[in-house]
Amino acid sequence: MTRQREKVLKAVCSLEHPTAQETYAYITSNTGLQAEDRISLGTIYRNLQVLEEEGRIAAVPAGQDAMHYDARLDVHYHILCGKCGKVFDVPMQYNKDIDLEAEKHSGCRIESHDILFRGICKNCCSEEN
Amino acid sequence: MTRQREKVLKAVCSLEHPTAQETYAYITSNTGLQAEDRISLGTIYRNLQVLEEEGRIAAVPAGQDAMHYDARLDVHYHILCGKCGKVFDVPMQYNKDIDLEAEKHSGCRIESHDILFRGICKNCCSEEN
DNA sequence: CTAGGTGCAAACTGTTTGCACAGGC
DNA sequence: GCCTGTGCAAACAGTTTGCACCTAG
Repeated sequence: MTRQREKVLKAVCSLEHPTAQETYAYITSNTGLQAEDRISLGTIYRNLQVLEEEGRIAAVPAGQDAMHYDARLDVHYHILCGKCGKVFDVPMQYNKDIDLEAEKHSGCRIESHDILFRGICKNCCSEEN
Repeated sequence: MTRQREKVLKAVCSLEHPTAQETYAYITSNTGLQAEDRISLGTIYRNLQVLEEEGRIAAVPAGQDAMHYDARLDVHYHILCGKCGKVFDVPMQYNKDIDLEAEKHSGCRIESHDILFRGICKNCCSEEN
């Protein structure tokens, strides 16, 4: 666990489903960065990948834009706000029945599913008024 | 409706959830192509977009890879095969209750949802034996 | 000392776009 | 003849990778 890896993990925990680039921006701008604090975008990508493989963070695919990362480890669903483009948690339990039903109907071996909701998030909703 | 647009539409109908590049490959390789049959990748992208806006095809986001397109117009779900990387239909009805439940739990305005299953498709399953 | 992690820049993939030209109405 | 669509190539965003150096164990 290097200094950089630690920072990436902390950044993902501090942010709301950041992309790699947002993580990079957060690390390089937020802290008063010293010489030894330098970090490159390539390292961000590499560490996000490693942390995901280690099961310390989760990758959240959001439509066709950049990959988002999530510090919450339990499986759950997400909403992509059509206005601000951010990804938020939807506090609903993972529904295994959906997998079973899909397996029945499709003839495929189903391992899991993601649900991505589309709509307008709480913040953007209230701004509209 | 130009010659090229027609071909793009026909290609999407003939293929199983192709990406733009697969559509391009299909059109340029499959037919005995004459001089006037030339088509460029840029045109493929433009026409896929137009056809989607016109509601003649649907865009199917599949994880973080390339966008896939679908000639079926009713809303339904998809599975991304972890082995061959192709996208298939899952013949399950769109479940509006999921939207209602998510709206209750999240405080967001939910418009719709996509479900992307992950697993192994029928073909790849049978190949394993 | 050694294996792995890092910065940097170049490469790569999927997609969009500016421009001049061609073709349908 | 006008307006939209087209081919082409360049640009672009997100991501990966090759390489030499650095650093934690």
